Amino acid sequence: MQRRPHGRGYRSRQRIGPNEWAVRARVERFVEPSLLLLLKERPRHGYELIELLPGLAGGERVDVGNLYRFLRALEGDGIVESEWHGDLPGPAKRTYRLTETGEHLLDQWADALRRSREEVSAFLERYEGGE
Amino acid sequence: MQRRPHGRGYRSRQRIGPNEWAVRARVERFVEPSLLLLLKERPRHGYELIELLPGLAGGERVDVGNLYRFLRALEGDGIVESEWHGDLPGPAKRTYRLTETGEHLLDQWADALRRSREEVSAFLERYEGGE
DNA sequence: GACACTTATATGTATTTAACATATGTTTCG
DNA sequence: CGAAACATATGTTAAATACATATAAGTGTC
Repeated sequence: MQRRPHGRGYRSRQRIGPNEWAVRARVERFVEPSLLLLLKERPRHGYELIELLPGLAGGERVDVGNLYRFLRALEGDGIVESEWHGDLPGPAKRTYRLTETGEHLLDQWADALRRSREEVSAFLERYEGGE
Repeated sequence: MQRRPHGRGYRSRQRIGPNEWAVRARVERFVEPSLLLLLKERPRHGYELIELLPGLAGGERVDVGNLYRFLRALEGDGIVESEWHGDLPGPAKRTYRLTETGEHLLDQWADALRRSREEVSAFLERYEGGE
C-alpha cells in the first residue's frame, strides 16, 4: 500500500505555490471547550461528539483516536464522568456527562476565549490601520 | 543549582486547586502573524521584536531562543530578508524586512484570523445561549 | 448465514509547536 | 574594571496534534 510520505505541510502553514502559502488560524486545544459545551448541553457518547464537533470547530473533523484519549484524560481530571450503556441500540457506548468541575472549567474557557478574541481584534485593527 | 522539575501545568490548562483549573486560549503560532505585522510597519531586528511582541500577544513574552530560530526559518521560506547592521549604536544587529511573499502571507493570516474569530464568536454565542 | 458497511472505542507512533535551559560576544555606564 | 543591558544563537524536553491501524458489535442485504 502506497503510503504518502508525511512531514511537510504537516500543519498550520503550508506551501501551495512558489511564493504562496496557506494558513490556518486555530485556537490551541479548542476541542476541549467544544467538548465541554456539547456535554453541558446534554450527556453524549464519543462517536456522537465526533459528528458534532465539526459544527463548532469550523467544519474540521477531529482525530478520532485523540478524541477518545482526550475524553479519558478529562475523566481522569474529574471534568467528565462516564458510564457504559449496552442497552441503547447499536454497539455499547460510553456516555459522558459534565461534572460540576467541568462546568466551571467551561466558564474559564469562555473567559479565556473572550480575551483571545480581543487580542485577535486588536491585531486586525492594527493590521487594517496600516493597509 | 536546583532545577525546577518541569512537566506539569506546562501549557494551556493548569490545575490551581482541587477542582479548579486555569486556562489560556491562544491562537496557534500567533507569533508568526505578529512578527509579519511588526515587520510590515517597518524593518526591525530581533531584539526589538522581542520587546514589541508582548504588545500584540496579550502581554506574554515570547521565548527569545525560539524567536531567532523562527526568524531564520521565515527567511529560509522567503518571507523575510535580513541584513547585518554593524553601524547602528550597540552590538551588531541583524535587521529583518518583510518580502512581498511575506506581505501576502500576512494577508492570508488576517483572513484566517477573521475566520477564527467568527468561530470563537459562534462558540461564545452558543455558550451564552445555554446559560 | 456470509458479506460488506456502519457504529463505536481504542492504541501506536511521528511530527510540530512551544517551553525551558544555556552559551557567547558586544556595548554602555558607574 | 565589572556589572548590567543589548543582541544573537543552539540544545533539549514536553505538549499538542496528525496520521495509522486494531478490534468488535450491530445492521442490512443477497
